[in-house]
Amino acid sequence: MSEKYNFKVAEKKWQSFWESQNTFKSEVIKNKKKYYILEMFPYPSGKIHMGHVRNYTLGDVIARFKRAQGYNVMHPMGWDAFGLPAENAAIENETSPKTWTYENISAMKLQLKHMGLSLDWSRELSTCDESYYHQQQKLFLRFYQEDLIYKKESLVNWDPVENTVLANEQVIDGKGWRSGADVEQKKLSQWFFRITNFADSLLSSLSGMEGWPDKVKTMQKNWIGKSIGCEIDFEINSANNDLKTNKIKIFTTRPDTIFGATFCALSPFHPLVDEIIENDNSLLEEINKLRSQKISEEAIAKNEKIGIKTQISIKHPFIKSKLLPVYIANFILMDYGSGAIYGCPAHDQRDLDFANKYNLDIIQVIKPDDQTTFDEKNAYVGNGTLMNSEFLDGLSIDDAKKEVIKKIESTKTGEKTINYRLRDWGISRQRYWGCPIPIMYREDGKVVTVPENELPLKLPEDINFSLPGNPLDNHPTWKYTKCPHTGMNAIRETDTLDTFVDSAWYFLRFCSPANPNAPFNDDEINYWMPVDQYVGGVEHAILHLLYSRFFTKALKIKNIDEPFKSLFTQGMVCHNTYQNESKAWVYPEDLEKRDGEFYQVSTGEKVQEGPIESMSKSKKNVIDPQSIIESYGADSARWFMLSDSPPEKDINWSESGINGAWKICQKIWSIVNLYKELLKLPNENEDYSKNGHELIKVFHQNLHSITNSLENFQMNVAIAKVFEMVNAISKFNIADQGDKLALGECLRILLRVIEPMVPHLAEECWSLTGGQNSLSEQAWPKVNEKYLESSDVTVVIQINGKRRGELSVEKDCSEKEIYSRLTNIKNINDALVGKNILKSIYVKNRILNIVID
RNA sequence: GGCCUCAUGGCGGAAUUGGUAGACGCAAAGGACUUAAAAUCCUUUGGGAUUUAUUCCCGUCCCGGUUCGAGUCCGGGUGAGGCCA
Repeated sequence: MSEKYNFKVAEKKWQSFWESQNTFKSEVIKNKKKYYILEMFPYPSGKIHMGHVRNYTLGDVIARFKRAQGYNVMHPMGWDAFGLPAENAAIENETSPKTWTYENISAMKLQLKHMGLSLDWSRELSTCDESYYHQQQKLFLRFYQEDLIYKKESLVNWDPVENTVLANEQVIDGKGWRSGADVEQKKLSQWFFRITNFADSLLSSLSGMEGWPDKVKTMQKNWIGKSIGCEIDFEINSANNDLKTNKIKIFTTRPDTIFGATFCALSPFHPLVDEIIENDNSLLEEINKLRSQKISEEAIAKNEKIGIKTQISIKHPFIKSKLLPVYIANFILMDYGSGAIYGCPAHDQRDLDFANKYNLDIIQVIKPDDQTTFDEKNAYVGNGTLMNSEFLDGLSIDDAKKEVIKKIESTKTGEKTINYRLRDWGISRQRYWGCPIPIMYREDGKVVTVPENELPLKLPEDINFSLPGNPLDNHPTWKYTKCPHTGMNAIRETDTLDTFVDSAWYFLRFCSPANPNAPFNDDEINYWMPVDQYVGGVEHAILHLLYSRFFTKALKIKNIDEPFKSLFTQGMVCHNTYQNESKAWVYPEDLEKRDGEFYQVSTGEKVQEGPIESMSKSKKNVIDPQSIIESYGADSARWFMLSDSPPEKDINWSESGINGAWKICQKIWSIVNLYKELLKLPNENEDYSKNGHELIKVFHQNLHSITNSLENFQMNVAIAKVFEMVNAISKFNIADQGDKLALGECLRILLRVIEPMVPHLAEECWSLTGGQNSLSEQAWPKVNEKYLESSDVTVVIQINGKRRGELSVEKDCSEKEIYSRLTNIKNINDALVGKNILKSIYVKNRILNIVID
């Protein structure tokens, strides 16, 4: 009889079949509808982890599902291959970063192939390929020419462990995102992309991106941080000082509160502060103290608010007799707004705290709309009507803002301004293993670009990691060159590009990965782009996704403004954590359970089970996908990843979960084995028996549900419906030919719908029953509407909104007809006796609610 | 501190978007097969009451509201998580 399903043989067989047949190779087919599905490409660490398994399984289900629906699917894969770990490995193992990276790539590629993913490997690329970074250098030159790249000296986040500069996004809680070291401030000359030129476009496009999760859109919106306000010039009171400057430009987002202003605060880095020091040396020490404090937004929020009172004061623009004292304060950022604010303590908590500390006036200018009370400890920041504000009295906040802006613009003492929190993107990294920047510095001080025909500017391979710092900087010859135009001596830029640059356009390169002449072909881009579905981790919600959007906009490709039509962010894979008696983390595979207690096999120590956390190497709560695939098969691993939890939520890896997946695979196999002859039965006339008809109905209802669930990324629901299909077959008894015809048809549906989830098993079953070629070439079954509708429906009877019974009636049965049958239901009859029917609500084919007194 | 999510059995989670709450899976219990175990199959499984039924009461974090009807909508609260600070 039916032997066990041998996944080892079957999975290998189908993987090589797909490869030899080029089943998943994609090309432009002009008159066929395309579908570009992309998962975030991995960093080639050498080993896939469960997060990859989940990410790529989800993407693969969509890829296979869309292929079945008749789309021309492109599903490529590549490697985010530049980056620091290769350098660390090079130092540790004395290999070159290049060798290490390419070895990792081939190891990981093999593992991905063992998952049975429907990938088009002919489009494979690595960002460290010369052919890739060659094109990236061209893009750099293009952006440079278009003035989207510039160099400036700036304070940067310096990671003292990694010896590199970090972007703001790479600083988490004041620590380096990878090293966890306290980040320091350091002044360096850096290259920047003018991403802020696109701030408004990046923000406004968000509203039209319906395929993106609101969560991610909100995060990007907050990150860009657009605020509309105005700059107002405040005249400096000339008495008591002899400054050259005669006014201070302040920035505010609440011009409506101008009459509540009681002080002015300057950033310690404001140019006027230098002038003040020149005039009055006594404040120098205190100011330097403020200047030495951390200036990140985070530090500013956490630190105690400190101000230094200066001798100067400024005149209120509308009340000339009123003077505001000027403070130098540690909570004002120089690079946001103008580096100076006025404080309105009544309506800003930070200003109120400051005013209380330094005994400054508090003037209420907003009368709350509701009864909200506020006091000296709590500023009122809600809606309201203006008061104590002369010509603004009685206006709403919005109207008052407009009125103030109008007034200051008419008197030329200020203007409306728009501010963004988004900063330009610093792309210089003091690293070897990255894309070289095609720039040189000539001995006469001029900056010269490497001519396009001299690209690629290759990374040298004879490098020395034994010296501290960047090997490119230490290289004896690489960095010395001649200006191609003048022949003058020049020194190359030894910084390389942030790896986020590499991943900001790889989805474009996938459309024409082999083109040696240009980053991409317009024709192919116009066919494939945008990516229809992008799948990846939510941890890239800001950095990678924002940069990719910026690149796409900056490249100004015809008809393509946004790169990713739909985005799906999957949850993490979690597992219990375990610690032994010495509080060391223990791998789950090193555990043994005796009498309900855990023991560590290798040491014999007793182990404490800890909370469920996302799998991480540091806590050792990881399960190696490779060993799971070897002992349960890729299909079981894929099934488990899809079942249980909705894809956007975290999933807990469990032994019983993977076991359950294994069991259902075996069950499907044995059912197909049992009935394989039936699958060969033709099905032209649908001569089903009565029971067969019922089975067919169940299948079409579930097919309908599976199709919708897959469209909506509810893989867990689709899996549940497959279970229902399998259960229905298990319970089905064959009595006659009509039963056999129905069962055969149902099995065909079953195999087709499980192919995206467990492709090897589905293919193996398909071939077992005489199917030709690949099941993946078969169309998705059509839902037959006539099976979705029953001639009989169950109508629920409610009395006063509570369920009291149900009635099986013909479809579209009238309310009158239902009433006539109610007498058959005893407890409803009883409930109605002697009562008046006040109202009756009938929803056809669903529910009848009788309201009685 | 601000913004945003979320809250359903022992557990993961369903619920056609306002119309039978708990689909499906896991776990558990009982039974069949077996010398035995594994595997497989069958049954039960939100809580409670009784007259064991086409029965009743309670039940989707808490309080209130809208509605004939609320897990779903609105207001307030509590708790958990995420992002920003």
